[in-house]
Amino acid sequence: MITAKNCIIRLSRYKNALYRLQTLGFVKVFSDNLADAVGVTAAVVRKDFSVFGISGNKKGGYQIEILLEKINSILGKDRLQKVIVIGAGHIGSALMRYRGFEKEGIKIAAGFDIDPAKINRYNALPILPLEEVKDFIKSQGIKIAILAVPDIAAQEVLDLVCSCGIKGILNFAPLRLISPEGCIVNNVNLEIELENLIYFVNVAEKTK
Amino acid sequence: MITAKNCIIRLSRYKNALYRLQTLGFVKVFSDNLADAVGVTAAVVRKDFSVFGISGNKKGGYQIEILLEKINSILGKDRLQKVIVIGAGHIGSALMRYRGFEKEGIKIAAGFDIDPAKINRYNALPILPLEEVKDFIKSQGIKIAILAVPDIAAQEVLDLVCSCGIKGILNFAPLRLISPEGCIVNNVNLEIELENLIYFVNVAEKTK
DNA sequence: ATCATAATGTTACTTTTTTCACAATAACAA
DNA sequence: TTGTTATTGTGAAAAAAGTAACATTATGAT
Repeated sequence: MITAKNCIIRLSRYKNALYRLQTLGFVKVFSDNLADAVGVTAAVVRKDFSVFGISGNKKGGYQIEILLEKINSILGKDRLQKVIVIGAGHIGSALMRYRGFEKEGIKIAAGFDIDPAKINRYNALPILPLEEVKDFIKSQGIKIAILAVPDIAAQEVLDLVCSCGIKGILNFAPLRLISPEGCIVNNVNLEIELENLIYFVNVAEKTK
Repeated sequence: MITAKNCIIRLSRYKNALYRLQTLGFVKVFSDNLADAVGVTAAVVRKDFSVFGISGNKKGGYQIEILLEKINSILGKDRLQKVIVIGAGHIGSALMRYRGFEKEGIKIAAGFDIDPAKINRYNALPILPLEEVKDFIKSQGIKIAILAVPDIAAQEVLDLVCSCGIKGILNFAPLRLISPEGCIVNNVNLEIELENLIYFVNVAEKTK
């Protein structure tokens, strides 16, 4: 199914909102509740659902449980997703320790680094030398890698892991990487996020 | 000036690309070089520039140095931006140690946490108790805060810092926060970034 | 059984963003 | 000086995203 990136991001947000509503004891939800929860209009919610053939009831809205099942299935969350982290520096280590992923069914299977001092083979979350990444990816069937290496090394590491079968990369290095056909790169650029915020705060100050 | 968020993000990317080109010894640049570097078309580059009244030379392209000056001025990078980090957990600590910000003229002035064990008042980058955040924001004139606190505390901390004069928040908690008029929130949601990547990798697998 | 109501699902409309195309023009060569 | 070329700057066209409106229909009340 061919779909806009924004639409999928909203799907994730709906999912998160639905879990919160479920925790609060709700069983069903209306498009405008969800709209409020994620900050869009009700029409967008219904349209997004219609794109994926998700339907509700003319008066009763949507059953949260069924909705979550469908969204989770679309997002591939009906099975555990194993990822690896390359780079055990500040950001990489923080990501490896971050608990937010596992409650989303995302398991960090291992970390990798070139610095021998960072290797820790017998940890619950092992940190392995980068030379072993190929075998690991192959044997564990890993498709997704998080790249948290210095800028200068990013492209090289991307080429390496793509040649080992990685299909998707979440890149934290603040530069645009060139990926081979068949490998998707999503960027998280913290500097740019901050710059953007600074810009809009400044604009707001000036127009005040 | 009223402008789309995407346009500002591209401006940041142009800037980064320009610095790289400058390092490589280039003095001038054409719209299609920049377009390649950030992954858009040349027309977008020229249009973005025209929005901000940035002009080049028919035939000669753009002088990188002048271009950088203008972009930096638009992005507010002609002066040091001081920010604070709230939450000294895994992500917060990693951000405080991250060197990427300072080379962008962004200085983390202090970290804050409620856990007394995390306080370290005499460090180069002090970590202070959250009670002191108000005085700090006021006395240092801080406008931007990075929020790296547990989900459950995020809204409360946002309300607190906004009441102290914070105008912009970069939020790492994976939920939508409600901010008062006059305070902008940008979200960095790592789970959603990964989910998104997983979705598109799965789609690519299926359609293969 | 019938009616009123409330929410969906979809179609048509509007706005925004992107792409395309090309006139204008600065630089350089002959 | 004249002509050629390369690149900008922009206006029009196309595509995408978002909004609004409303016909449809399930639900519950009378």
